[in-house]
Formats: sequence, C-alpha cells, structure tokens
Amino acid sequence: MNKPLYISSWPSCILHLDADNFFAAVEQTVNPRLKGKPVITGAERGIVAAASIEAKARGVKRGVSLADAKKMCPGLVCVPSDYETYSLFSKRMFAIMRRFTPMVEEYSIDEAFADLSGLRQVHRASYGEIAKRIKESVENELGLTVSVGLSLTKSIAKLASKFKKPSGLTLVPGIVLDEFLKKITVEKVWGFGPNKTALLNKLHIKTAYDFIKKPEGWVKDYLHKPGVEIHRELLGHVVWPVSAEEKSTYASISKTKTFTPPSNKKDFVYAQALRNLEGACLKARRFGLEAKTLSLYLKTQNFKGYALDLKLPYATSVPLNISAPFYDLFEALYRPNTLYRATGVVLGELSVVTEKQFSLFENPVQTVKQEWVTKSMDSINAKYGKFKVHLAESLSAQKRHEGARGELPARKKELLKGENFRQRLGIVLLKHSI
DNA sequence: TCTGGGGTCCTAGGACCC
DNA sequence: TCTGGGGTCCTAGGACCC
Repeated sequence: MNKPLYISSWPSCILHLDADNFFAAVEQTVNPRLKGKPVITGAERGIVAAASIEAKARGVKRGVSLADAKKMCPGLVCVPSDYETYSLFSKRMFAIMRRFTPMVEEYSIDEAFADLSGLRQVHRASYGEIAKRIKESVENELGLTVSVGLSLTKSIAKLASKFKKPSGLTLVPGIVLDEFLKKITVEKVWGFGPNKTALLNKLHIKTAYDFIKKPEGWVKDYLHKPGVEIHRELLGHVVWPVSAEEKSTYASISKTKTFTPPSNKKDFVYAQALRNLEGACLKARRFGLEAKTLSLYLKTQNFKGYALDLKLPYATSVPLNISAPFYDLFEALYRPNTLYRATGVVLGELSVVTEKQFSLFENPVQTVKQEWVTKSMDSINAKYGKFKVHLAESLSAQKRHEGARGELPARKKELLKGENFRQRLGIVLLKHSI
C-alpha cells in the first residue's frame, strides 16, 4: 500500500548507442552480396579487427589471426579495413541522432551518448519511445543494427546498451536500478579493468550492486578519485555530463609501428622511428597543431619499452626541424645487439600553429626553408600518395611499408619503378639539409 | 590475449623551496 | 651536521578506453 513514491524515475536521461559489429556490418551494407555471410575486416593486418554476426557464431573474434579464423570458419570473407567508408557511416549515424537532440557526444567511431533530459514535451513521447525512434531511424536509414541503453548517467547507459545485443533496447530508470546492477559483474563496469576487478573481487565485491552499497569513504580509500566518480555515476548522479563540443584538438599524437620479425639493425630501427616521426608530424599538420615535446620509445623483443623525452626549443610539426635532436635521442636509447620489435613516437604539449618569434631560433632562415619544403612535400604527397616524398633515412621503412600491403596498385608501381625515384628525392632532402 | 594502434587521465614520489 | 614540517612543481609510468 505504501509503495515508495518516486517523484521521477528519470531525474536525468542519457542514451548510449553502440553499433553492432560496426566495421563488418558496414561492409555487408555496402556490398549486399556479403549479407548473411561470415565477414571479417582487418585483412591488411593479418588479425581480425571486426567480425560479422555470422562469423562470431562460428567463434571468430576480434584479435584472432586470419589463418586461425579461416580454419574455424571455411568460406570466411576477409576484407581490408576501409576507414573512409566507416567514418562516413559514423557521421551519418551521429547526424541522425542530432535530429532528436543537439546534445550528442561522439565517443568513438561506432558509439555516441545523447542527453535526452527534458525532451519528452518536445517530442510528445516518453524517453523510451524517443530512444526507440532514434534506434529505428538509424537502423532503417543505414541498414545496420545498433544497441541502445537508456538510464540516468553515462556509466549506466553504457552498461544498458551492452546488456542486450545485437539490436537491443534496454531501459534502466531509477526505479529498477538496484535490480539491474545486481546482474552486472564489476569487470563489466566502464573504468574497471583487470586490475581493479581483481582488487574488488578480493574485497568480496562481485557485482556493481555490491559496489554501490559501499560507502564513498571506503571507495575513496581503495580506488581513489576515479573509483569515487564511477561510484557516483552508478548511483545515478551525473558526474560525466554529455559534452556536445566537437573534438578539434589533441593532448598528444602518437605513431607506433611493430615489425616482424624483430630487428637489431640500427639503420632499420632508426628508419622505422623516423617514419613514425614523419607520420605523427603529418597528422599534427593536418590539425594545424605543433608540438613542444617529443618522446621516442623502442620496444625490445621481450616487450620491454624504453623511452626518452625531448623538450623542443620551439613548437613545430616539421620533422626536418627536429631531425638532428631526434637522432641524438635515438643514439641515446639504442643498444647494439638488442632485438627490437617496435618503435613509437609521441608528440606532446600540442598547441595551435602560431606565428613564430624569430628571436627564439638559432637559425631562422633554415627553419623557414624547412617549413617551406615540408609544405611542398605535403602537396606532392597529397597528389601521389602518402610518403612518396619522405626523409632519406626513413627509406628502409618504405620498403616494409609497401611490402606489408602486398601487391601495389599499377599506378603506384609505375611511380616507384626502380629505386631511383625514391632515392633521388630522399637524397635531395638529406644531403643539402635544406 | 603470448601482445596492434591510438588515445586519456591519474597517482606516487622525487626535486626543490621555505 | 643533524633535525622538523609543509608546500609546489614535475615526471614516469600505471591503468584504462576503443
């Protein structure tokens, strides 16, 4: 008789939308002949990046090698990842969501949050009904399925969207929150990885419900600030609001490359590192950003990483500006007779490109020339393909780069006929050091 | 998971100062 | 040379995410 009176089961309403097997599903939509067939993407890397529902049914999962996948699933269709197309579908998906609310946060290529709070009057519908309309619009217009979760906070909405897949719609209003969290083990919670899960299990916390029942002070002692934030979110308090701001900048930009087999050849490892630097700088230039710090790391065969940082005298995204100190960094890090399996470069302290103060330069004329050359390289590469013109010392990375892709398209082959073309361009950039 | 690539954020602890 | 206490800044590296 005296049921608790909930003033509102929806003090806030956040939706999480997650596309099912996104890459594989896009391939099937773009190429209807693949519909109903087991499809995986990631052929260019040799491991499965995404598997269609049919492939998953035969046990093919993310991360398994192509060879194993084919064994498990005869008739498997393997296609290379086509990020251009995926990101086109991704944009359309977010655009459809924005027809219902401007408060959409693009979380990754196949996931987004939307804040629906207060929109019931506008749409003359319940929150569940609005969620259903969003889901159906995306599915009908794009020809793929999505799973949707609806709850009070991002954390719970994310758990809800995972709760039923594929093509699920799971509502978790405040009134059923406790019951829902009893069904969720802690390792499923956003922000708890293997480490925190092990700790919590040791403390006899098995489910998300066990976790929210602990007092905040306890949570703070064991899991610090991130734990407290998760705790509040799971209790239904918004700690992480939906942010509709478009991401236009980065805190860091990195490029990593693993090579098989591992190598102890200095020139080769350096070429790989330099290619990472070129790649990271290229991305920075695309976003109009410059870096003030640079770090280089080398990973040895036993998966140990060694890194060194460099503070740059001025912010830049031009490899030629940096190549001398970069080489010193490499020299300091590199150990002979060691097998390396990967190199990586991270650009940090990024800021928007500004006019330079010449007094800061040791050699302003050279720096400006190097920037000019870089601009020319960018436009040539835009026309003929990435890394057609590059630093001479990264040449040996080029062979790998292209070798890994298998057969080159005819047009590329023609451009690359003989080593001369690449050598010549490379040497120009090296010898005269611009 | 015997290991791909690109990110973000947090904490502990050292260096340095008074 | 030893003894306290307290603050800030910075960095390395862990942990986590897709």
